[in-house]
Amino acid sequence: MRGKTVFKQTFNRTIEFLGDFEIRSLVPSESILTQNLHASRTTVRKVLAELQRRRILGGSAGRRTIARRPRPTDLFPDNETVPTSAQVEKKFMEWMLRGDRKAGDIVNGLELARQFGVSTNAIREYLNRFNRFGLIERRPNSSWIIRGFTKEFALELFEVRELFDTRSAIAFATQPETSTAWKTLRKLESEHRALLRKISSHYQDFSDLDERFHRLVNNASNNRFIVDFYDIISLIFHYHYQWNKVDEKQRNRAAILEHLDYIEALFSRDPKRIELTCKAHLNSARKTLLASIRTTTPSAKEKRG
Amino acid sequence: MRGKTVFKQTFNRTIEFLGDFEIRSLVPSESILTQNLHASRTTVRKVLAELQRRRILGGSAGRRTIARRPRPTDLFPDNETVPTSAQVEKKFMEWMLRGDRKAGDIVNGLELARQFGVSTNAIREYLNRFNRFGLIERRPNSSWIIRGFTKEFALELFEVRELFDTRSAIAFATQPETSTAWKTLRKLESEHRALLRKISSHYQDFSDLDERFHRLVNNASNNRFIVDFYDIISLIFHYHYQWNKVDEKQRNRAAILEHLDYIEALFSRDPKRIELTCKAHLNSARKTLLASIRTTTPSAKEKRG
DNA sequence: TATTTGTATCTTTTCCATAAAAGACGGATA
DNA sequence: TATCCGTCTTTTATGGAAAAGATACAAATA
Repeated sequence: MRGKTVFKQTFNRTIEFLGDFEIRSLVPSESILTQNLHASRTTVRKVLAELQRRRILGGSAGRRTIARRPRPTDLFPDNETVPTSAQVEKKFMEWMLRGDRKAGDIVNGLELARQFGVSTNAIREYLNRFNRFGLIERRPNSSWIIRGFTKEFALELFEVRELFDTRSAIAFATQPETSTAWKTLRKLESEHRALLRKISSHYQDFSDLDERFHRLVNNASNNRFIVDFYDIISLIFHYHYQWNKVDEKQRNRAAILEHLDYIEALFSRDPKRIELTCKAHLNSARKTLLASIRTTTPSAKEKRG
Repeated sequence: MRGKTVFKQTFNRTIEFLGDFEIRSLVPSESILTQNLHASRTTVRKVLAELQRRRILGGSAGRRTIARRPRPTDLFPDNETVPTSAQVEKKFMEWMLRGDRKAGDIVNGLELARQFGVSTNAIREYLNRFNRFGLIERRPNSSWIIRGFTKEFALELFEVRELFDTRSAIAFATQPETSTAWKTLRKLESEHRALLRKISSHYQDFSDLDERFHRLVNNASNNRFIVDFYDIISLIFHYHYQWNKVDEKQRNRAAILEHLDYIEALFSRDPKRIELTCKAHLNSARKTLLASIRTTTPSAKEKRG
């Protein structure tokens, strides 16, 4: 049976949403709430019922009002709002990247299920989706096999990334002046400058900015395969860098400067310059990733069928 | 519970395999059979037991002999040897490409399950895997939505294909003289010439040759993302062309000639020439695909969240 | 010692059941 | 007329179960 993570998450979001309202003020209609909370009306109604039960809301039906300000303890704890599938991703990536898995190792779905406290179905589904990331390989009627987070993986990843990013960047430059992408780029540029000023304390904010910048450029390709490919990069960076903090501040500072060059090149619309700055940035990104992979010898199990 | 498609398929394969043996001759050991039949020993043993039960094999344990020649009726019918997952793919692709699905249409997993005679889980799993093909889109906690087999899809597909193929082709040319790929290419070349001679009656053999040729080139990239991407092209071509037979003979003839130019360019190892012939071929492939897509107006349901 | 077979255990595949969540419909309200 | 709410139906997410099949180990054979 299904968990109630959606309910709990929506409940928390509703409380946050209602934080902007005065005590005694009228609660918006169910359909308005539905739109704002990204959940179905069914769920919204359950949340409202619960809020009334807890006397956070008063009145009924068309005349619901805010009765009291919710306490922090009214919120459901964060870990109860994460759907199983998301939990599996987190745990699996940790298992995969931190656990020092070697090429040829076998993924035992049953054991993972026990270890993660989820059903085998959840693991199975995740592995199927994770397959596209190129880190595991399926043997039908048998287990999955790990291909390994290796130097080769990183190189292959970046080979494609370079193809896609340069193409997207060129496409970006040919967008009409009126496109909102240019405005967004301006905004990102100033965010970069702002972050540069407070880099010593806020350097961790870079990864979010990095993703937003590259996604913006990639979107200009108007190509679903290019856009989707960034999911792989994003996932790898998200999890892998979480556990490789050496020189992070220094690296991020350098990356911001590269981004600024790159952005300037985009504004210049000069294809040559764009390609140059883009490649320069990707080269150091690749170097960073490679440096964080300790070269491993393939495990003994690496005999394949 | 699990079906016994593996058993039945292995059973049929065993009969075929034993066809090479004389009556009364000794059957190879279980482990030898296991290797030749691509199944586990457990399955092989079950098959042997069944063959004995049917008096096709005689003797026992280490001294099994062939007792009689199997009859065609001993074989399990083909449709019983196809695992559910493969059936779903076939049926889904037919539903998708022939059913004239429009962008914005909703995929109802439950209905598909009923229609295909499989469980909802089977559909769910397939959709998850099919996701990477870029034809559907997931809305969490809700249904999948069809993005449509549209002109845009074909263009995006070919944009990436062109990037990947040209890069692979250049990589192909830089392989050492000793690489077996060159030998395989020679063989493919003569297969092309052979097919060209008997084109009027055997033109349908081209699609297999086409796939083998492009896979060979793509493999030279040594990049799992590039290699995997060909799965998408392959699937689309496999299913879509099955139902678009207009001018097939003429088209295939032209494609063979393009391939031969392309192959010659590869042997020349001249990057410029390779790129030219590769692009020329892809251009007509794209044209063919586009011509087979009738431009559809998006359905009324195409409002997105 | 290296294969082969018998046996026992573990893993994957598949379907089913069910609660949660989404969606559809009609009457009420404003 | 348009939005709102109550009710009912449909669909999805997730765990569970069981058989099919894969793998591991031991005894036997050669």
